[in-house]
Amino acid sequence: MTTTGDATQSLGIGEVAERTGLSVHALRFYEREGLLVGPVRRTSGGRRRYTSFDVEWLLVCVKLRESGMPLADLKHFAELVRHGPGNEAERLRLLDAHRQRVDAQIEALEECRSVIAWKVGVYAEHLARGEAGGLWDPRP
Amino acid sequence: MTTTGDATQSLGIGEVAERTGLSVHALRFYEREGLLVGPVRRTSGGRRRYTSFDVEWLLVCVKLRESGMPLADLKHFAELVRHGPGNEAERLRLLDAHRQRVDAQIEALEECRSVIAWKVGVYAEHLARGEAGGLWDPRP
DNA sequence: CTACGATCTAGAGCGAGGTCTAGATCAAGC
DNA sequence: GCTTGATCTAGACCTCGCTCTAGATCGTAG
Repeated sequence: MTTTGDATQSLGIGEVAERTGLSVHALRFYEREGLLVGPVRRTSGGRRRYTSFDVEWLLVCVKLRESGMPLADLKHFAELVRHGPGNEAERLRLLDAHRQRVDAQIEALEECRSVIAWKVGVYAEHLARGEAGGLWDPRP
Repeated sequence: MTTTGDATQSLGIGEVAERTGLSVHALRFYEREGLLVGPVRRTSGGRRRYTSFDVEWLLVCVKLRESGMPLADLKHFAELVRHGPGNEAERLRLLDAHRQRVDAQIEALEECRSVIAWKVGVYAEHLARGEAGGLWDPRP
């Protein structure tokens, strides 16, 4: 059984993968890309040990990625946090700009949804009455 | 001035690019990939002439893509339409499945949005009171 | 001690979705 | 006829965001 530890303050990469939903590959990749705030601690043997701070950060990263933030922006954000206090205004700007993009995205998706729902309705009705034409047919 | 025609039933690739938001490159690419329902008509000189049917289809494609439908599914849909009547049930299934995915996507985005909005709030408050700690700072 | 699985590094590879280039051709205006 | 700009084809190339491989090492269970 692998140390599926309790509150021991530090997790191995596999455990972090499990709780963030990222693959171990992705975790190493994120680290290489400078997406983490600090360098990850290592055991004497060289294995990564993630703190709960790291995990918290990664969970936010996941949400930001999931909502379409590019890795480059994530990296920028990480850099800001890494350089400590004094740049909160910029962090705020970055996040808020992203929030606005997410809002726009939701709105766009809602429009798509309604277009699709409408087409779904058209087909459903067509099928309900068993063929009636008026649908998309390449030959008019 | 290029024939920014009125109702003449057929548009050149540039005009179609303008009204669909796709690039001319993308239009040719979509065609090659079999994403259009029928073969595009050509002038005697070999230039593409899109019908209003083509444009309508492309506009739907744009919406579907915008909402994350992969090109492969789009191609499948195009094939169904291309093969004419008789498969409406499958078209319906395809669209409806996508609609469900869009719904899920919207829901996910809304959750992201609220996480982000919360963080934005934290930073805003922090800035309003001019430094108070409690924010993300790599060194505890 | 031996196994065996989890992790390590460096770097190659991949799939999606286009974008861009080169070199030729077409079409419209002067 | 000549120039200019849009379009043509085939195919190379690009970015993004991982994923996978190879070959070595760690660490725990038996």
